[in-house]
Amino acid sequence: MRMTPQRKLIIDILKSTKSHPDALWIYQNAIKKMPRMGLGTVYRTLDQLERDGEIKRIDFKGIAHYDANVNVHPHLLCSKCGKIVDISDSYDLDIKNFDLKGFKVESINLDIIGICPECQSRKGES
Amino acid sequence: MRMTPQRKLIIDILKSTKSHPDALWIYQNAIKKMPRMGLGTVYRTLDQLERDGEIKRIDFKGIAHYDANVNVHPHLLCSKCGKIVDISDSYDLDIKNFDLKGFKVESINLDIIGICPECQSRKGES
DNA sequence: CTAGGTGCAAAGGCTTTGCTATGTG
DNA sequence: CACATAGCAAAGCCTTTGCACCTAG
Repeated sequence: MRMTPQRKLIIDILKSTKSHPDALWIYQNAIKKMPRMGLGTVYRTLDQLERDGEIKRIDFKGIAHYDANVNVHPHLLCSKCGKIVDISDSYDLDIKNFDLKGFKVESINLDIIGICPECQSRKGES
Repeated sequence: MRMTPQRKLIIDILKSTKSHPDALWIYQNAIKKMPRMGLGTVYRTLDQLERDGEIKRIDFKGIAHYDANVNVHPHLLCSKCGKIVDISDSYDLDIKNFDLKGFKVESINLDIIGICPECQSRKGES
């Protein structure tokens, strides 16, 4: 895979944030630097990066989010607003205790789903 | 929420399988018993059941899968074919060691993503 | 009667894909 | 010149939603 300016920009954007953005957010930030970039390019590039193991994909509420931190590390996910927050930068899960049933492991997601403080306090709003 | 025949059937179908099916699979099985049931009803019912904490939703590769086992238990997910397999029926993750940042926890997903034995052996196919 | 649930179909939203153009070696 | 990639827009696919009808209490 060739390292194009588009690809470099997308990686840079992803590494510069801890917000676990989706493709649209990445696209909107990318076009600030490269106004002609297409959304399809963003999707294609994110796919390739994920297949290469350079980034991690987090599926939540039907939307794909991406994370430049490929270490195993737990996330907090808000079931109301969809926000994703890191708990720590890494977590040592001892995978050797599991029966992996012949799977060749690529990555591990430890996701704690709940309601974030902000959504708890605006619970009663219409 | 009223316990309608549709709702009962969907719960029964989900409890009778370990395949972590998606809405379409549940629908296709449901219409064997109730041919006039609509796909919208399946989606609505699954949503309600999940909000009530009676079932668990697993987002993977852009598709929502459902699991009648609401215990914390790890899954193996195949990144090629999308298959979801249980590792065990329960797993005791000590959540107290985490900084939950004020989140009110609803559920926990421990997903190990990899390539299943079947997809490994058909690696080279076109 | 009246609230909530269902069936049906249309609409919605995220993602993928086909095609042409472009850039690099 | 060959080939991977980008830009653009259309298509695809899963999911949600509006509306009229129905059923239990």
